[in-house]
Amino acid sequence: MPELPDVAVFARYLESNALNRRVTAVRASDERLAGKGGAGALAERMEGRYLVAARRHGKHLFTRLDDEGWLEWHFGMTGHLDSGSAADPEPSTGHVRLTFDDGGRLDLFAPRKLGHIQPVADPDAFIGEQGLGVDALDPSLNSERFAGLAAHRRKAVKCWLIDQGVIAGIGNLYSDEILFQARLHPRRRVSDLDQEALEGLRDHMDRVLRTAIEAGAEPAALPAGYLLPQRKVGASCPRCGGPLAGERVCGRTAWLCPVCQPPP
DNA sequence: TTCCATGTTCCGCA
DNA sequence: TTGCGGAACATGGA
Repeated sequence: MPELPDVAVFARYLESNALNRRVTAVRASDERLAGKGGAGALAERMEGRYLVAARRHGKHLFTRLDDEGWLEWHFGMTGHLDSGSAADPEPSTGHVRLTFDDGGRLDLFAPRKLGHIQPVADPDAFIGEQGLGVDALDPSLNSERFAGLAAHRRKAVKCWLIDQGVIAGIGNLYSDEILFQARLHPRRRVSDLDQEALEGLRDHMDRVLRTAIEAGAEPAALPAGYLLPQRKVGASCPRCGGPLAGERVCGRTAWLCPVCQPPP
């Protein structure tokens, strides 16, 4: 479930399992997983190089190579990282395997083939070209800046939260959690939220994302009172005990408590 | 068998 | 300009 917390955990995992190891081979099971340049270009770019640093912006992970170039990683809907021995059998499909000269390996495993690793010149340039908004955990995203992003926006608050061009990192699942904690119905219009509601939304966004990272982005490890583990038919609200509802909002299923999050 | 699913991107329509 | 809905991408699970 790669949203910001998941990618933050991946970044940490990559730092522990791939930094400062020499890449000797790169193999992509599917051409599209190697981004626009294709598998050949990716392998040529990486082989013989070391990954020396990792950073994250929204749902994107960036790794710096020892020759100053960068790679951009994206995990699609189901992608994740898996480290092990170069002798491990490769998954049948949907992966990119980096092999290291010490006999280890790191797989980007994306069984639905959505996601990629691709060379980029510079993360900030990439972020600009993609039109990504400020990272949801960027320290500069204080309540003033948050209110500025919300100004004159009339779309539903859930759709606004998951718009990567406004704030980068929040997807369908964590937007549900943030809105539940903030007691806002996903269909509330951003322009209808007063200053207090916006400040509460920003605070809950920050707290939910940080809490999820601490929990290793495992829904089961989230504190009591979180919606995410209950996100299914027949579940009850962890706050009031009433039945949760699934509603179609901005083309996705939004889970919410109709009592705690009264509709507009 | 059909529908749905965490991701992004494109298109057409108001 | 902004927002929305739908389709597409690929695959697996309920």
